[in-house]
Amino acid sequence: MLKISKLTDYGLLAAVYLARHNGEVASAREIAGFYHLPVPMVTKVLKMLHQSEVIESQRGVGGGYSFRGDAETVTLGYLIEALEGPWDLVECETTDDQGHAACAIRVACPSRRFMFGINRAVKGAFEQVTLGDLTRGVMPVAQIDKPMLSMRAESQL
Amino acid sequence: MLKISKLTDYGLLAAVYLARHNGEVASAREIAGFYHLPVPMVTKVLKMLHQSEVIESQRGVGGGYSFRGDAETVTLGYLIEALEGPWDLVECETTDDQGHAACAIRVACPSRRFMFGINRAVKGAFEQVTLGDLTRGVMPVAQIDKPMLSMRAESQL
DNA sequence: TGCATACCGTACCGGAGTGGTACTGTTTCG
DNA sequence: CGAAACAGTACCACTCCGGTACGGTATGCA
Repeated sequence: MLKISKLTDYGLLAAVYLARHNGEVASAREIAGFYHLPVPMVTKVLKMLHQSEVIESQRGVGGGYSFRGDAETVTLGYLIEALEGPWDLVECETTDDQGHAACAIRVACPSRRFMFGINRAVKGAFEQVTLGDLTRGVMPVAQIDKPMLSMRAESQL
Repeated sequence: MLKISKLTDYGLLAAVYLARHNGEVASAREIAGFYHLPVPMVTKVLKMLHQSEVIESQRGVGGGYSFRGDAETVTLGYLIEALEGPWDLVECETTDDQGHAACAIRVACPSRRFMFGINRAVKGAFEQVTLGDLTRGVMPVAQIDKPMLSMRAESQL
């Protein structure tokens, strides 16, 4: 199942809504109503976005959530990470809480090299789209630089 | 859960193995042994790849699967489509067997525009990597062309 | 000082998909 | 005929997703 969860989907929608109404306070009910989504779902993702310090929360009567800042500095990658949690396209690179690799044959695994590349390609694509792009309704088109082969993959990301 | 299934993972490995031994016949047992994977799993993905006409099968004693052809003409996107089935990053664009959209509020949905863009970006990235790249262990890096905004999204893919 | 509003946290449940196993054909070669 | 290997199907434990429910806490207002 290669797709983002609905929760993440809702989260992106909510982020776009708040970014479009920059500075204004909107309740979960208002956002849920606008997109015709269940309110409890929207409150969940709004809480997540708040915990990741993407948006601000204001409790009590007249409260709600608000986005303040520059939408261009928030990447899609960061949003997905906040909503989906740490993720990898393949388990090769995933580590548990002790930092141990999830894949037992990791070191000897013949696939790790190109899997790593794919993983990084997708993550890289997400890093190049900002919340501002989403707000404006940009249609990005991915392109891949092939020349970078056999580079030392272990170094970053 | 933004990741490819293990079955797809295995399938890519098997495809790479066969592409590296271009023309040679290899049994499921042999491939499974090489990657230390359960044999029944490998047979499953090999069958799928055969049904998608990526590889050839040969039954009976001494039989197995083989890849014959140009690895550069087989895209990663095609492989994933063969292994994962038709997929979309978001349900916006998914349709059932009658061709009806899975998303009820599709037409009025404010998110469809940029979701479509993300969807296409990821698929586009996969289309630009070939089986040959995987075989050589290429590490592709994705890049997104932003200028192409607000283009008519409905037209293709 | 209540009370309504709205965020916060947690727990729970049905359904779907994943990962894996088992078993029974069917084809081919020696 | 029998072993090797593909083909097809059924099954199951497990996890996660999508959604609901409920109680708690903070805030503003009458």
